[in-house]
Amino acid sequence: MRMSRYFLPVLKEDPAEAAIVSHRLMLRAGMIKQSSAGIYSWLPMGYKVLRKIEDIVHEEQAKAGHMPMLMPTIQSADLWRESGRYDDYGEEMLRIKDRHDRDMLFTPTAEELITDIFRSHVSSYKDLPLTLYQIQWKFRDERRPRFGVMRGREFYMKDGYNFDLTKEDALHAYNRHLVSYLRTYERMGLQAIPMRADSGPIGGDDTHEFLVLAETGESEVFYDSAVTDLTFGDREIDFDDVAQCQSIMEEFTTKYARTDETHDEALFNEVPEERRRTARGIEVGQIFYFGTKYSDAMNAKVQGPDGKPVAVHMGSHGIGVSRLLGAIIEASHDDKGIIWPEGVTPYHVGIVNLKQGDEEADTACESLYKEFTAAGLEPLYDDRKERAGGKFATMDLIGLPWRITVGPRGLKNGVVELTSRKTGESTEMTPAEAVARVKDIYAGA
RNA sequence: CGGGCUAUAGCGCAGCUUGGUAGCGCGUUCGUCUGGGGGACGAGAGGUCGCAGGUUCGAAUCCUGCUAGCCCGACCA
Repeated sequence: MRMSRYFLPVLKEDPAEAAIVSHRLMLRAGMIKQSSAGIYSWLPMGYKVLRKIEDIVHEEQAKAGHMPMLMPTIQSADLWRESGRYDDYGEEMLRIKDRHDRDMLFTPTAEELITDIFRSHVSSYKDLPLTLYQIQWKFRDERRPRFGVMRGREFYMKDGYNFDLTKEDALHAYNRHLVSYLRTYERMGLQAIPMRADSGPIGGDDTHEFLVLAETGESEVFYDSAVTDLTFGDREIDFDDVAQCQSIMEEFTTKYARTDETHDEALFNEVPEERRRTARGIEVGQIFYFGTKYSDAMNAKVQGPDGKPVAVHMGSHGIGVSRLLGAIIEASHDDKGIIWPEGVTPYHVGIVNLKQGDEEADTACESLYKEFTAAGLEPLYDDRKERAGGKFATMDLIGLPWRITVGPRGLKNGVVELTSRKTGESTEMTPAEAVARVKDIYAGA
């Protein structure tokens, strides 16, 4: 992408409406524009990152054997009456009427609809296990939306649902999700710690929330510092291997890590004092096992091996895709702007031409641009007729992890500069070396 | 939903107390000079002062009502 052609309305000053850093930076970096309270338009730069995050979620879901699909945002109230949640959900559910005066709603989650689809088409235990998911817009009419996309009313969420014959099978599905989520967040450059949580209106006994530690987090969290030493890494996973998923689940959930909802002071005090931590966290996902709550209420049964009907065991799992943008920025920024982790960066590398119009500089930039594109990477080339300072400030603000600076001074010696956004370190090298270096960095990611 | 605050140009703000027909910085357009961390000079464009009503010869300014947004608390991907 050439910046001269890009729609990137960056702001030099902080908008008054934004109180926390991720919101401020998303507005300043031209990623989002508020449309009304808790509802945002996603401008090209924001949309680009949103899709990157979405892609990672899809890829990791596919690895775990889960099937993507898409359900409508507007649903009939009837199904929700069947589960009893039409009354339980309260003011957070946006209720609307169609022209025939029928009660409709904007989906806050989709257990009812997926259960209805399931019961219409699945009747044998032989079709189990089954896990379906979607990434779709949700609406919850929050009393007080705030913090930009971190707590919007409209938000983009991955929501998945598993159907299993027995509790044991459903708990494997639970573990499988926990494992796949660990890798999903890690790929985004985040450490998201699974913490024992409270189930809320979805119901059920077993549930973990994934929290990213950040000062601006809405939840208070208590944990054993040993959990932050755990990393998922590149390990090979067989998602059908019950024992493997179980052991990874135990590895990541045995040490004390709870939100204030489930915090147990006595248990916490068993953690060695030097490892006890109290912090704040941003919830970026949650997994549930809720047994037959919905299958009983909505008569979702399959025939078991003995020919008798059995209510299926279910669980649901969510990742707050749009919230993740805020969470990642909260966890990765400095006073100049965003610092995107390589896994989610909107563009892989920025090219700054210090003297637009200088024949040599222009040619060098064009050739870098072509080489990156040919290598399957996406460069963002600042080809505007701006001064160096302005170009650097913009690059720092939007936070691409790597920047190549091209100017007449360096080209005289045959070199350009490769700069890390994170460390600020610059290294001079030939353009060919810079291309190889950047290709190398992303080949590993 | 309780408490507090705000609404004037794309963004950040002043003007309101004491009514006289709107201003500053940034951004933006054009020109000249500049050119390795938001440069200088000159010339422009851009506003039904959130909406509705009232007081007044006259309202951004005073009064009433409404709407929207933000912050703090109780609730949530």
